[in-house]
Amino acid sequence: MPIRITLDDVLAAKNMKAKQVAAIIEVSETHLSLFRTGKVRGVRFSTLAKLCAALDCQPGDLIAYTRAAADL
Amino acid sequence: MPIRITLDDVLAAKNMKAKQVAAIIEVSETHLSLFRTGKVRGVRFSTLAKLCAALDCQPGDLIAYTRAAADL
DNA sequence: TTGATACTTTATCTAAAAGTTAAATTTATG
DNA sequence: CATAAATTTAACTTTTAGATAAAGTATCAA
Repeated sequence: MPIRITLDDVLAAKNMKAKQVAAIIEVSETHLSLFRTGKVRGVRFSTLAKLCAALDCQPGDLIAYTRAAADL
Repeated sequence: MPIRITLDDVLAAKNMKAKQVAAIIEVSETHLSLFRTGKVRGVRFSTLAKLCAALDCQPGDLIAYTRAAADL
């Protein structure tokens, strides 16, 4: 799938644990885990905004697009 | 709301009409209009991917986060 | 003024999925 | 080993993306 979640990179860079972030933004650890590992098919902007706020980053830092080989 | 849709900037830069893009990615003009003008509360990654593919851009080019004044 | 093109808006509807809770499991890591 | 962090599955509720339809606004050129 061409959309990759790069949240883990930001967590690593900021030295934060997923658990912390889940607590801060008030999203279940379960869901954050699913999100982080690319197992959800979309986001609500409210959630995205909370992530950006908590991690002081932009949506582009969390979500990347990679052209599928077929589309090159 | 802290998430802003900046798709229009990309359209302008690429000299594309919303209508064209809607046709290319097979999303209704109605929905694309709602999306462009910030009237939806989320996106499916499948849609985001199609937009990125059609416009040859990254999610970060389409969605921006602005810290709310209260959060500064 | 008329007609074509682009875009918006409102409303109704359905299918999809975000996000929850709970509970068990699996990694780390000290 | 022990324990904290992360993952996975499953059952469930609630939200809403995105579709369709239909009427409306704006612009521009003939």
